[in-house]
Amino acid sequence: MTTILTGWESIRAEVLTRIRCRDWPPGALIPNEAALALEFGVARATVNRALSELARAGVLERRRKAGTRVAALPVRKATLDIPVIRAEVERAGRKHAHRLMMCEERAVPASVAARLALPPEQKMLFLQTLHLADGRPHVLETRWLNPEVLPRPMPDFASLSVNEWLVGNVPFSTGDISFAAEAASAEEAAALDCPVGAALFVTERTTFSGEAAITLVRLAHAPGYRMQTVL
Amino acid sequence: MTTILTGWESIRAEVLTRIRCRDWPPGALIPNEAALALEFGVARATVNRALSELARAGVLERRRKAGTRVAALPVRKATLDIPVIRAEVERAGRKHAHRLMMCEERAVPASVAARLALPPEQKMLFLQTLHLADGRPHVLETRWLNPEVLPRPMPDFASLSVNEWLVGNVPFSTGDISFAAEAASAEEAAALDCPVGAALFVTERTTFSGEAAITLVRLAHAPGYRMQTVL
DNA sequence: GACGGTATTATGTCTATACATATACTCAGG
DNA sequence: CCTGAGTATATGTATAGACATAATACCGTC
Repeated sequence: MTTILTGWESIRAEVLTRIRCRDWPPGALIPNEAALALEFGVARATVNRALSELARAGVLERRRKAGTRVAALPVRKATLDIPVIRAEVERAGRKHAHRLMMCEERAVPASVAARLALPPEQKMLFLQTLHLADGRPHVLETRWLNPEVLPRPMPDFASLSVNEWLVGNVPFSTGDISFAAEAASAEEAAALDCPVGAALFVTERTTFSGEAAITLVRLAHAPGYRMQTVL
Repeated sequence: MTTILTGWESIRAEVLTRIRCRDWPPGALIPNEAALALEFGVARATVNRALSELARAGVLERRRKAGTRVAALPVRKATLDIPVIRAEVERAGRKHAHRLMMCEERAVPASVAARLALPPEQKMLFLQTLHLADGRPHVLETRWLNPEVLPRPMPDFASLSVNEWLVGNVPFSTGDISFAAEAASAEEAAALDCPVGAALFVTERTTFSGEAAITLVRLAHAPGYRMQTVL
């Protein structure tokens, strides 16, 4: 049974099939690129593309000279989109609005300073924004902004969302993101119109421009929020 | 100032720099591959590799004939690892154990049947497993397994974790995963040794082998759990 | 047997060229 | 003005060939 294999996606599919049906069981070494290229009748570069793709997905493990083997413990990798809130809301066909609830300079708490690698008594801009979807509370955004790295003039954040201004005006290089479930504080409950202690989906992001901390933001999603992606 | 540009990673870095410093502002059309290849003195394929990477990362948007433009609203993409629980616990330097609390055949609730595209009165294997880290409750795993697609003999799930048996013995093709925050039910609270109503980080996965549903699993993490990744 | 240098080998990348494919644009005909 | 066919163009993919790089395997020396 010889299927016509043309294109790296077919190769990827065929390799995946062989893995799934235990032709090549977990941990096993598979033939090298040259051999597969010969078998499938394609160039080695094409096989390389397919196998690299599978390695990136966590299905294969590749090492120079050692060859390619099927991942023993398949650490599945899921990619999730971190959209701008406005875009996310509007893509769901709902109307987005936001309300700036607070904007002032403050000394940062120690925990925040530590995560941003800043001196303890650093002053930062503290902003709190409530995002609405169809007029109902959707996300409470709590943000610390490092004023020293920001270009002037700064806009009026009451009309332009902080995040959207940032992505358009401040270069950034790295950062990290984390997800957790937390009980709603009194303040959050009031803003999001939910009971105190309700389970909130919380994401926290830090972003840096090189060494300089730009911002730490905490998004508390109203109850019912769900983050989803395909595997 | 002409930097030596060799290798697609350098090209990617240079393009990123130009975007970050607003040489190519958000939404702007950038030169086409041929032009960039000429400018950088590399083959078009090399430029293609670099730009494709950036497109995959969500920094660029590319369309045939229309060209390549800087993403206006940069939908950041984060890739997260979905490890096997045992591996995750052990990587944190803790001791993993699991306790099978229930294993029986049951008719599935309508909601489960719907998500797995199965007939409503389908019978499935229902398993509940408590994962422990250093002897303390870590994750409560609630799983529906489609017995029709499983190879026999099935092992004793009291000693071998369901998930680890599955990844090693059942081919699978697609699936999806979702994350949410939910309040602990009485049952979950008892198992995880936390108050009823505590905020739990919950992940739900469905997996399919072609058209056939394999399993739906719900992981309720003990309070304090945090999922993290770099951007 | 332990150690260090060298050969071998599989993957990683680059190049030049060619063709495929999607799609924006143009232009003729209604 | 609108529509549909055709064309031009930027990206997507494939190819053969070459060299780079990492890491194992081997071998000779001590």
